[in-house]
Amino acid sequence: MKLFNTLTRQKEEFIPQGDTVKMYVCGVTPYDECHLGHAMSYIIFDVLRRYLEFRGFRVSYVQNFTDIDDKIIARAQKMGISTTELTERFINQYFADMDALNINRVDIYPKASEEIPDMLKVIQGLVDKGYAYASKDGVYFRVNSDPDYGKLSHRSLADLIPSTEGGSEKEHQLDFALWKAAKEGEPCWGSPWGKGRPGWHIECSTMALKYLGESLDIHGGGQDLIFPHHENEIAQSECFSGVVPFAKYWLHNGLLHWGEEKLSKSSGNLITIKQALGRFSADAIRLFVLSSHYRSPLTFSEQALEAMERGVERLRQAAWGGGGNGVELVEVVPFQRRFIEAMEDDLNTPQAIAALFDLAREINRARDEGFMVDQAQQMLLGLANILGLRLGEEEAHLEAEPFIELLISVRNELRRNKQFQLADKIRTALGQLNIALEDASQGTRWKYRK
RNA sequence: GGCGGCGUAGCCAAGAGGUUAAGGCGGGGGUCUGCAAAACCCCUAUUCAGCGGUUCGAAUCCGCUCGCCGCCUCCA
Repeated sequence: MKLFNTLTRQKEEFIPQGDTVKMYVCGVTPYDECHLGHAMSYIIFDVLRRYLEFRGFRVSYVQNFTDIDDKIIARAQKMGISTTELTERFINQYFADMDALNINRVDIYPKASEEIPDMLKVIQGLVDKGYAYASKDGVYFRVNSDPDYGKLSHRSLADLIPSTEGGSEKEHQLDFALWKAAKEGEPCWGSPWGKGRPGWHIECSTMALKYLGESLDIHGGGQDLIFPHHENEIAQSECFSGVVPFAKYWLHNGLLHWGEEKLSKSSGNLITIKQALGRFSADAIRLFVLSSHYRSPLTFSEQALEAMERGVERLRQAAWGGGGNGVELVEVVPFQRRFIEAMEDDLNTPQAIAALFDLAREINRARDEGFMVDQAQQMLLGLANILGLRLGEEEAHLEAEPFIELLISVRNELRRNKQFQLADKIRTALGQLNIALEDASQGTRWKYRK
């Protein structure tokens, strides 16, 4: 398959370096709830992982938690709780969100706070080799010592000179902290350079090296991480290990926008995953994310999500319910081929989805004509599953289910007696309670709608 | 200032030199049905921001113009 590599700015044939695809995606800083932008990124990399596994690759997938950081310290102080209490809470919420979105768990979720000794080893190594130096307020990476610095973001140090002055303790303005000296009242760890805590970038380098080795196959994240985070990760990792490349393929997803307004945590226009799941199904959210190419920006809108919900409903309709007794008519292979070809081309999920919709139409058509559709439905479910779409009939088993069934049977009795007014009244009333009835030739179906 | 991206139907969104410009949502018409819903069928871009150029041939390549956006600072 072909993947667009940020490092080379072109699509490249994906060839893993060993038997197992080593994949690392930057995780969250758990100081608040995750929003739909996070969902977008993790859905995309979940689909990549699912697709690689579908193609027969073994994948070892690591994702970190940055559970020690300025924002965490500030938030915990504000809330009057410990940083661990805070991060545990949001890590739990993170897992709940991911599970609800049908994002498969990755293999290892290291936490920065539990990897300090390994980080110190990396920092020490960089200092020993002259790539880093201790200063008054911590240890810094010396960007001038790395001739490759800027290769991911395609910038030279000259391009990058910031307009504002700052960081007087640094040799170069772009030198970045590997270790930050502790301030009063902050969580800290002992180190050869005094009490302190790790800088942001060092954790990813350390964890990737530790859990996946010196050269990853895939390193992913949002486009906002290209500079400085990933650039700095490369610098640290390659200077420390001497192994190039630190990651063979760098993949970055486009960012989620919010209509006219820019995504901003301060303006409060974020929609959390939890809120979104209260209004839309996980399938609709996934379809929304995957309906545009992963490298393009995507703009959130209620309208778009509602459209996706209807689309998903059509796929579900096709995937379930028996066909006729005739032979199996739908030729599934061409649809599968189209799906795979699309995915092979830098994960072209919009085209893959188009194949799914076309297959759904074929299933419905064949079924209308009385043909058997079991295999086609299996194919639809199987391909949808690569995108993480469950297409399940609404899982929510309602307490009221027996009563709904009862009302339906009463109503059908009324219909048989041509008491349509009363029958319609039941249907309308149930509709107001979000229970939709559909009278088909095989019987009456009902669905719960959010 | 530096680097990069985008502009395709009412809306969302693929396509990146050559068969009818995917697919979804919406809209219009029809079939089925007691009605409704669902489903299916037909229609809904002679044209891809604009203007030039390259080419036998361009939405796709090149140049310019207009409009929008991201990154260079914390961020998936």
